[in-house]
Parts: sequence; C-alpha cells; structure tokens
Amino acid sequence: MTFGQSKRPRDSYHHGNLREAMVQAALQLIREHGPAGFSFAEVARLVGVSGAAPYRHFRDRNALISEIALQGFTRFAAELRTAWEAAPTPVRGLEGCGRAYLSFARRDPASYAAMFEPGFPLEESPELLAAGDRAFNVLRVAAEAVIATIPGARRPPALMVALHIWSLSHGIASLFIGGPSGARRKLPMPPEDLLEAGVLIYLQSLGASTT
Amino acid sequence: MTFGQSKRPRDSYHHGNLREAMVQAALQLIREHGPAGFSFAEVARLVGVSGAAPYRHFRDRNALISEIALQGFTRFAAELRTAWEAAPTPVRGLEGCGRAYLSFARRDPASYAAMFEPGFPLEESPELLAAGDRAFNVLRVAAEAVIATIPGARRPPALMVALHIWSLSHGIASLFIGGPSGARRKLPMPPEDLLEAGVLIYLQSLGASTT
DNA sequence: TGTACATCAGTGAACGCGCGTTCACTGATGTAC
DNA sequence: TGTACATCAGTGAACGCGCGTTCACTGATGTAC
Repeated sequence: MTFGQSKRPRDSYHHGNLREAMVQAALQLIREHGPAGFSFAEVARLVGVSGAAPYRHFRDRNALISEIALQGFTRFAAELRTAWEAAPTPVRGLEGCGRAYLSFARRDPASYAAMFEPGFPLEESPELLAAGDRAFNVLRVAAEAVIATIPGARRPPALMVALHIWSLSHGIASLFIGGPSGARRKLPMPPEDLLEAGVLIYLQSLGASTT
Repeated sequence: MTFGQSKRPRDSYHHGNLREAMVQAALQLIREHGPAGFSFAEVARLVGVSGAAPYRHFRDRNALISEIALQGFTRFAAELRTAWEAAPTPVRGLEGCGRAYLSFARRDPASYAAMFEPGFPLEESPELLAAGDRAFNVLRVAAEAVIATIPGARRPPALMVALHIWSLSHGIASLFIGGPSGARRKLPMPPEDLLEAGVLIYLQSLGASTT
C-alpha cells in the first residue's frame, strides 16, 4: 500500500509516480470487481488525483489494462524461466513450469485476468501478443528438452507438447483458481496436484523417463 | 432473427414472447461485445420494447445472464451425452465428448462465455452450479467406462481423469477459440486436432486400448 | 353468447448517478546562461 | 549563484451520455357467470 493509494490528500502538487500508482490501483480494483469492473474514474479517485490526470499517462482504459497485462506477462515469463532453470531434469522442469503457472494465477489473479481476459481483442495490442509468446516460449524450450530425452522414433512435435501443457495448465487455472469474474469451482484436491498428475501421465505416455 | 429483434415497431401491444426474445438479443450482444459489454437497456432497445419492460421478466442483468448460462449448460450436457452415446467404444466416446466440447464453444461462443465467465460469483446461483455439474457428469461417466477397460492394478480415479479431460478441453477452448472478450490466439493446427492428440496420448498412458 | 372484472404485460416520463472526455488553467520542476 | 523561461503534471469545472430503476398508468387478454 505505498504509491499514494491512501485517501488522505497528497502533500505535493505532483504525484511523483502516478503511472505506476494507477497500475497498482487498477490491479486492486480488478482483484475486487473483475477486469470489466473498474473505471478510469475510480482508479483516479483511489489514487487521490483528479479525473483528468490519468490522461497524462494513458490514452484510455484499454491502454491501462494493456500495461498491466504487459507487466504481468513479463513477470510470468520470468517465473516460468526460473522454475525451468532450477529443475534437475527436463521432466521435472516442465512439471515445475506447470507449478509456476498455477502459482502465478493464484498469487496474482488480477494480472492473470488482465493477461487472459483483457476485454478487448488481442490484435489491438501486438506487444501484448508478443509478450504472451515470450512466456509461451519458455514452455516450448522445456518441451524440446523433454523430447530430446525420448527415443527418436516416437518423438512428437515439441510445439504440440508445449501447447498441451499450456492448455492443461490454463484450463485448470481458469476453472479452479479463476479470478473474481471467474466461475471458480470446488475441487476435491489441490489444483497443483491435479496438474502434476496430468502432466506425469501425459509425459509417461511419450516415453519420457519420469523418475 | 425471429423473436421480434427487428427494429420496426411491433404490431401488437404485447410482445408475446419477450422473455425468450431477450435471451436471444442478449446472446447477440454478448457475441458482439463480450459478456460484460451488454446492458439491460440495450437489450430492451434491440428487442423493441421500453426500458422498463425487462423487469417483468428478469430481476436484473445477472438474472438474464444466469438464464442464458442455464440454457447453455442444458444444451451443452445434451450434446456431450449424444456424442458419448453415439460412439462405438469408451475411448472413442471420451474423444467424442472432447470434440463436442470444442464444437459447442465454437458454434455458440456467447453461451459459452456466459457459462464460464458469467461476471458474477457462481455461488450466487446454485442452479447454475448444478447445471454445470450435470454437464460434467457426462464426462465422469465416460471416464468411468474408459477406466473399466484398463487392467485393474493401474486404474486411476475416474474423477481425476474426467477433470483432466475437462481442463484440457476448456483450456484449448478458451485459449484458441475464445469469445469476443477472449484472448484468442493463432494456432498452427485445428484446435480439435490438438485436443484429440492430447487425449490420445493421455489415455494411452493409462493403458486404455486406443484402437 | 355477452359482459364485468381481474390480471397480465406493456408504456413513457422521470430521477439520480457515474463515466469519459475536453478545456483553459496553474503549480512545480528542470535547465540555460 | 540567481534568474528567466520552457516544460511537465497536475486541477476543477463543465459537457453530454447511457444506464438502472421507479412510478402511476393503460392496453390486451382470460375467465366466471
């Protein structure tokens, strides 16, 4: 709760860090009301600034969401990479990515929502698409390494494997972790365990040594 | 485009089928602007009725979304059931469910969005939760049948298998088919093929005969 | 078969509200000399 | 080191807009006798 989100008036005329403060405030509002449930005006109020001030920093509402998603994807990719690099074997690394995926969705559901349900078509923001691809690429590299351990004849395409892992992770995250706007459902086990079991079964079939 | 969605004035004072017409109009608006992007007022306008009329049929906006999702889940469950019953073997049946899953998301993205991103917490609508469970149950039954074909010792819990298939299907649907609000991404293959390959690899590992 | 009446499903005017956006402005800050 | 000036990052008042919701109302329909 830094960044001047408190309601008491600022002491100085200039805010000093309004851009980043707006990002933080918007994240808080998304956390509480979902990605569709925040307004530029409310962000300004929360940050303690007049309704016109935001326009100095963001063209409009979407630009703010876009910035949030962009920052989110950057952290997301970094966390996937860390999980991958910390693992002793490729299979464990791919598993670790899955774990990191869910962990991100759990710790920061607001960013996650902005990243995957921005509320406007992705084509409008090519940088956002690119940031997402960069995160996905970590999964791809991991999938390639796993596949390299498989007897040559039965190697499936790495891209497909990466897409399977991504889809399974995303499916579990959005069904069972979800944001506030989400349709979070009850689950008789931790989502992390569900994902891990799924990944193991899947990789076993490929012939990757899961020991 | 029946149901009086046309803009020319009705001939009779009473609409005759306003409730259902509102559902259809809302679906159209969700298709165009996402689940968050429609208003009660706009629905009324589209249907050609005064702004107060909707209140005769729905308590509020959420009640309308809820109705849409409810109808959606009912059709969804029926389609999964049909796919399951038409298949010659359990494995083919589970595959068919996955196919039906994506097919539904593709044909009716608006309903799909209302079902899985209603924009309000699911706890507010227990019937909706129940309708979702009924659809999921089809997958459960299918998973149980598949598991019954597996050599006893290595049988995994049917519930878990059903959850894996559901999560994978949902992940692929929301990443690569998505609604208008969604973050639809490009894919180098049809989503259906991606899902089918994933399900096959997964089931193979369980020892289900995939021939 | 006709009529009186209850009920249903609409109307349209009105309300307050918050949002997005613009505008001319002003206080604070940085910098050239 | 002081001063003049440009630039930056805010203000606050104003605007039009559409939304949700309410209200007393009225036209249409169904039904009891």
